Amino acid sequence: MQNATLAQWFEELADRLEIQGANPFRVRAYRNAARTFADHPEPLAEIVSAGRSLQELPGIGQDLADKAATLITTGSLPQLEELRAQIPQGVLDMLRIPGLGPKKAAVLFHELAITSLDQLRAAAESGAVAGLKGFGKKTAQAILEGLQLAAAAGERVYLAEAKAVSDEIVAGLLTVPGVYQAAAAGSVRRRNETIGDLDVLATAADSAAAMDFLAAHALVEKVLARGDTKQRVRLKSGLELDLRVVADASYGAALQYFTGSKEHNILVRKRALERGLKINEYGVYRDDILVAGHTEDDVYAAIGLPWIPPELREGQREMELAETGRLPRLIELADIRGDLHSHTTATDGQATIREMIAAAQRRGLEYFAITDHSKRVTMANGLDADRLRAHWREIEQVRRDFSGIEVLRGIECDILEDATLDLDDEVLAEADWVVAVLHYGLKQPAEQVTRRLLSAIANPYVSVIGHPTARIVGKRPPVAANMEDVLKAAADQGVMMEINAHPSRLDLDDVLAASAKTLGIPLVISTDAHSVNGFDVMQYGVYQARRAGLEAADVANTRPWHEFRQLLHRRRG
DNA sequence: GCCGTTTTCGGCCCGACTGTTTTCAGTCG
Repeated sequence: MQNATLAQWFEELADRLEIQGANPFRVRAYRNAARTFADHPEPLAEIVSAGRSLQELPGIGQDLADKAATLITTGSLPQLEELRAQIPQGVLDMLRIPGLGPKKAAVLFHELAITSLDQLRAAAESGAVAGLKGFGKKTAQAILEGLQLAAAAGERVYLAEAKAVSDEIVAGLLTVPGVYQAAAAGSVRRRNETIGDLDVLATAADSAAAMDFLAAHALVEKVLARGDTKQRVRLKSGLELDLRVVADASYGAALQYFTGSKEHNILVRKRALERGLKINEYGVYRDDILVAGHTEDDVYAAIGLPWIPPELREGQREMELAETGRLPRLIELADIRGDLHSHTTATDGQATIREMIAAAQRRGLEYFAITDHSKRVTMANGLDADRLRAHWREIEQVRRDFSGIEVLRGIECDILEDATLDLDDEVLAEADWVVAVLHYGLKQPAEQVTRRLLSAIANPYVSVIGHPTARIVGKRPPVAANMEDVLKAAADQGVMMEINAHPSRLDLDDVLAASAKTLGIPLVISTDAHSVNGFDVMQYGVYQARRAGLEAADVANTRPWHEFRQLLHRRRG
């Protein structure tokens, strides 16, 4: 069983317990457990089968460890079955409607016996909802609107899309007279893979001007709520955005607070309490006297910590790392010197060899690999041995016209369903750089798909495994492979692992990339560019690497060409 | 349900906004 599956069950337990009116701190223990399980790099099933206790994980006590073990070994849990019998799925569905939480959902279920969203709509239209205690006409109206939006609501967008929108609004706010500072916060600033809503912070003498600007913005459809310091709007794209406006002296405290994550903030504030301090979005206080808050540096310094990069603020290990002075110096876009995964018109790319090399050079890359598809990918006009060799000859020809950039003759070679490679070793041996990838047979059982990856890693000509789990963020799950075995093999064989920078891939993800780092596997961040603009996405690969806690030294393509070349030769012997 | 350099019991981060309320509960982040 995947850790993610176990995490989902614990989320479900938490949702159902909450509707049942359980102690909120008990519910939080279940939610914390879900996060801990989802983010744990080692397969929990293996821990259990090895006879170890899950109590070794933070926030997991005897009770939750037993429940998790039962779920892992039997696939069910009496408590969960009981909760499922008591609370229909339709009641859980209500939680997705903005404004409906566990308390109101429980009232609708118990007072009106509503067990589906269709029944909820009918009850809202008939006036039954508005007549309930604690409800009213506006609530009923909000429910009807929420049902309308149900399809779009809860849908997350890729970071790249969310960041573009939030950057545009921030830039606009900075032109408003009276606005001092503005910045994106929330999950956009933490560079999460997907974004549920946008958070923007501004400082101003008077919040009204900033809020008026946002209300009138071309991207905004509707103002959902507005107070003195906080405004919530729905964008035409369906995304919602929170704008928070505070005094300039509170900028650091507000940015810290508004960046989150919630779990990180809980740890920060708990630490403040232990030191007799109180932190809120306006500042750090001792006995109601403001002692810090102008910058984020000040806020962290007040609780005895160095500034923590937003990408690490997930309430996991960052506090411990900060406390012991072991925070990584995270990789930056400027550290990248090479790009090792790209396509041309020879297969499904949109630019010629010459155009791609020129574009790579304009980006300041020192080295660059052209890795068109192998023949199995017929849709993309994949290359067989003859066409590939002709393609490489053309690359040799064209690259003579460029200086100051090394161009590698590469191939993105499919790992076939039967665990063989799509091209013979004889051909692969002639390549400068071989990216081995899974494109087909992604639903194979764990055993077979693991065997495929292991056999590719064992091939002496394979340089790197590209987008190793083949997942598409939010659309296609990762392959079922035992990634722990795969990473161990890669470490043994000196095969690199890719972080594919495309916003829909970002694979390896942060958890697996962190495991790879621990094992000493060199990572490669590549764009998979299919056009001259395809290089733009490198930034997102770097963000993912930062979330994994990677430093420049952990990423092979930050090295100068002469060092990178040595890495290649080491593999080839 | 978890946890402990004041605690094995009694805490558990903190505040804004809305709607339905005569002082606050629920939701959200």
